[in-house]
Amino acid sequence: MKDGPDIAALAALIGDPGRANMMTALMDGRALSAGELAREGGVSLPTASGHLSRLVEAGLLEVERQGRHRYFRLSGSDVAEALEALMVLAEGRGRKRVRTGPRDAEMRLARSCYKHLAGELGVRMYDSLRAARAIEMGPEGLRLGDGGRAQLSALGLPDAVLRARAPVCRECLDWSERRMHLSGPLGTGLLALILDKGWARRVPDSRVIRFSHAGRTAFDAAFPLREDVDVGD
Amino acid sequence: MKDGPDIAALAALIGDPGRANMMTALMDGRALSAGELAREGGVSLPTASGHLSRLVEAGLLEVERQGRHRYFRLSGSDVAEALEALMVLAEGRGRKRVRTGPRDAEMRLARSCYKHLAGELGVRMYDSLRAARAIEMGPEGLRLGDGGRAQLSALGLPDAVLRARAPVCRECLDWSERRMHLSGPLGTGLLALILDKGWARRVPDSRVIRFSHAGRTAFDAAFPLREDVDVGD
DNA sequence: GGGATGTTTTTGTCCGGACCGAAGTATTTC
DNA sequence: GAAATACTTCGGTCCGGACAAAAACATCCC
Repeated sequence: MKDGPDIAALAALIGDPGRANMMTALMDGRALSAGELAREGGVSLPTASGHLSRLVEAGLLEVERQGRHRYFRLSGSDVAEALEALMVLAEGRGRKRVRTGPRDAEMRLARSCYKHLAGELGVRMYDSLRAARAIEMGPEGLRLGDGGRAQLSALGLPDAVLRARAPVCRECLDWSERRMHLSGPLGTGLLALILDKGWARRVPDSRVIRFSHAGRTAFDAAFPLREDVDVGD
Repeated sequence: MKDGPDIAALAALIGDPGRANMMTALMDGRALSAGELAREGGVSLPTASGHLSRLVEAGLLEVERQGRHRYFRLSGSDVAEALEALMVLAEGRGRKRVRTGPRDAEMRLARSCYKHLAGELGVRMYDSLRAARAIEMGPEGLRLGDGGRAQLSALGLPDAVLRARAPVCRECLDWSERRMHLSGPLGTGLLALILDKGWARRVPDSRVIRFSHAGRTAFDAAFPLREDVDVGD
């Protein structure tokens, strides 16, 4: 009966609301201190400290001391991906969360997903790049297309990102849209670009990416959606 | 802080060893009765019954009455996919399970994964089909290639499978190989074919697919691995 | 009908672990 | 050095939920 990896211990670890909230807060890929995570998790500092120890012990988080702070981050993108997989399932099957405030709508529009852009705008950016053939599906997965490198370079993306070894772009399933969006180094670079250009900024204590009015206009211009092109839905 | 779908309730549900074992047992896509699942989960019948009620309530399982039996199955492939995602993570991060018997080796070689073949042989079959261009990566994802339909039809695959609407093949991440293997209707059809031809059979109370000696030879002949072709690893 | 089989409900026990306050440790600042 | 900040460890409470035995319920077989 006991076949395969031990899924239960892992799921039980994620199954505590405090821990789940903390890990969700870390899904933007940044590192947070124990105190910040205690607030995110809605628990006292001692409780959070215990939780964090267990998560580090299990290899889900990594910790880095900096003076009197201890900064925690997800130990890899695979952790974020597993959390996203659970979100996809919870979104479809779970009881609807009662509290569906304005935050929720903003989350669905644009949020960070482990360093890249997710939500409606994330999916739209992906579709636009696909439609423009800036990225294409190759035999080894997603890759930069013919005009892609030039187009993205013109947009201001550092050459280092465009020339990175290993697959420069990957797909990531979006829980709110149930569609793929752009992940990988290219996705990371594009979100950084959007923030650098001032089109949008991170909302504190949240994964929400809030666009300014001008920023949204610029975004829509940079990543237009051409309905007449087969995007591969 | 409470952003996104409620991941914790879902993970807590999977986080009980009894429930996790039961759901793992259902990952071969078949339906099992409450009594069988009680054995799989290693709990008494009343306990299992309670667990199963909660899983149905949460929408993770579906139940079907047949006389005095109640048959449970995963409510969809997305449930299996989320479980696989957890397995991938647990395999990499989790404490190694102490009990690594011969079963484990068999599991890694060949097992069912929600109706299709997984493990080393599953990945090999996928690679072989890719190398032979029987299936290719298109803009809309995986699809049957030029010679694929004829080749697979000759192998004995029913035309119904080959002509099914919607994407006939999909990819599924393999927790033991950390590679993609074939999923979707085509994957389902091929596993059924392998069992029908008598190349292999299911090991009771397990996801293991055990090949006979002759069956393995036939499998290797049907899905050869040509090293000289770029498979897209 | 009556007995056998399969499943659920009820009941009560019991253990793990989540929790916080208070005290203790490490580090920086003054 | 003393005080402030960041975090961990300790101690003790408490609640949820996992569990099985027994009994109730449902269905099939004869």
